[in-house]
Parts: sequence; structure tokens; C-alpha cells
Amino acid sequence: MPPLATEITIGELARRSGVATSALRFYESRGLISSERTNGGQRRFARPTLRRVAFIQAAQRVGLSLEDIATALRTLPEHRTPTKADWAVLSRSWNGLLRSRIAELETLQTRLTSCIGCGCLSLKTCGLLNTGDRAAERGAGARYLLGDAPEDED
Amino acid sequence: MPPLATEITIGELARRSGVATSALRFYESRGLISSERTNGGQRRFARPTLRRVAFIQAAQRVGLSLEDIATALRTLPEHRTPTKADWAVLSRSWNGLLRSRIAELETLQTRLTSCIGCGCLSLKTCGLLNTGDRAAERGAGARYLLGDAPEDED
DNA sequence: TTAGAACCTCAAGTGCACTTTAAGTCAACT
DNA sequence: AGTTGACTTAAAGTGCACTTGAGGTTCTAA
Repeated sequence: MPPLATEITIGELARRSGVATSALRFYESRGLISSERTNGGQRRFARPTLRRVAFIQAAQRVGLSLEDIATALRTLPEHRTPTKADWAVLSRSWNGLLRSRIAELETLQTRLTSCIGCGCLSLKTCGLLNTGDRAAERGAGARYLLGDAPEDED
Repeated sequence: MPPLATEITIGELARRSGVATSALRFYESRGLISSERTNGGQRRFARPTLRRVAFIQAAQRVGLSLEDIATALRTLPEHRTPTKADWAVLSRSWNGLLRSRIAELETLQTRLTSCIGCGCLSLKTCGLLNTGDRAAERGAGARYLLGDAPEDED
């Protein structure tokens, strides 16, 4: 048998993950995935990479940057197949983020619904954006309109 | 009395909304907000603009592009203060989007939790990314890994 | 062995959502 | 009337997440 035919090409990884080869090369350049090379210099990915890519895709859906995802993935071992425990740690931290993200959207939804109900949609009383929890996500976070002058009805 | 002192400067709008003046000008250039001008050529915003900006901010949190938000805001009257009914229509459509976005994240969370539970995290059986609903959001949407060959355990 | 698909690198280009800079004008206060 | 801070435009720059293009090499199957 060959040394292990379990390695996959970048094209295969692309087809299986739905991510373009150019994006996969980009991820590798950013340290999110890694590969071995053939004698000819072509990439060969280990199969667990498929799972890493899936994780990257999912994390992006939640709004994380590649930098954040790279940081998270660094908690996984690079040169051995991650164990159940490895993934569990990663997943748990991620679960917390998901929870706060969901809570944020739910608050927004509640506010929106009650605003429809009362018809006011006033910044003062509804505070569409004053979610009250800014736990999740850095960057262009929630702004505070609470500082508005009291006459800001309408 | 002056013709109506209810108009606010771009600086005031910026302070009250937490959005930079440069961003507000950018929003205007993209048709998300509008303004009158003084004789000297400076912008004066009507007060309801504050609410529009709040809406823009909130919509961005849900992951909408400025283009999408602009389209949504176009359903509001531009030259009269939006009524309760105007906002209600807009909010309702938005509410649906929020709902599917929340559902998507909840599915992801469930999958993640059960994956931790069983320790498999297998693409085949867990399908971290196979949320099964791709109702919300265009663009870099959910990818399908279901097409994976059956031997893709790990 | 050879055609052609798939791969390689590096640099430049893209789209989004802005920000920054430069050079100048306006508004409000004293 | 003058100063100062806020405003104006237009163009260029930024950061992220990629994609595209050019020019060349490798792998696989007939």
C-alpha cells in the first residue's frame, strides 16, 4: 500500500466543503488550515481538515472574523487528529458565543414586536438598539441612543 | 418662530446615533437617509432621521447589507414622517428575517451541543453545517457537506 | 508518452463599509 | 469683525475576505 491514501487534494477539499480553492489557499496562508506537500509541491490535506473547514464556515455564519476563528482553532492540536476532548473545549466556548448572539437577536425581536404593538417605535421608550447586553461581538457593536434628549419623540 | 428649529446638524445626528459623520454622509450618498441644505450648503436632518439611523444600525446587526437596508427603507415615505403603519410593514418583514436568523443559530447550537454529547462531531452524522434551512440571508450562505462520500468519518 | 486537467506562486483586483486627508467654507459667539 | 469649531467636497486610503490573472509545473489516464 502507499504511505496513506487518506490525503486529499485541494480540489477535492473544495468540492467537498463547497469552499473555493482560492479561499482554501487563503485560509492556509492565514493559518486556519495546513497541508503537506507532494514531491511536486502540490498540497495534500489530511481528512480532518474537512471538519476544520466546516467549523470555519459555521463560525463565519455566527459573525466571527477569520482572525477570531484562527485563534479558536489554535487550541486544537495541529499535528495530531483532534480528540473528542479537543473539540469539546472549542465547541463549548463557541456555544457561549452562540447563546449571547441568539439572546441579542431575541431581544431585538421582542423590542421590534412591542414597537409594532404600541405603534410608537420611539427611540426613547422602545430603544430599538438599546439591547442592554453587548456581550457578544466586538467591532461595529450596538450603539447607545439612550443619551438622546427627551424631546426626541419621532 | 423660525420656520422650524426641529432640524438637526450632522454633528448632532452623529452624537445622538453614535455613528460617525463620515458614515452618515456615506449613508446619504447611498440613499439610506436624506437631508435638506442651509443657504450655506450645510446638511440639516429631520428628526425622524434619527430613527432611520437606529434602524440601519439594528439591521446591520442582523447581517443585512446597506443595499438590502436601503431597499427596505425605500418602502417608507421619503418626504413625510412615516406613520405607524409605514413602520409596521417594514418591521414585520424584518421580524421574519430575525426569526429565521435565530432559528438558524439555534439549529447550529443544537447540532453543536449534540456533537459534544456524542463526541463524534462527524460531518456525516452531525452535519454541523447542514442546517437544513437556508431561508435567511444571501451571499456566503450555508454550504452543503451532505454530498460527502460515506467514508468521511474524521 | 503525451494531452489535458489540476495544480503552483505571486501580484493585482474586487466589493463592502467605511475613514482619512486636503483644502476650503459656514455658523455661532464674543 | 474676528476667531474657532463645525461643516463642505472629492479623492484616496483601509481592512476584511476573498477572486482573478499571468505564467508556469505536476499528475493522471489513455
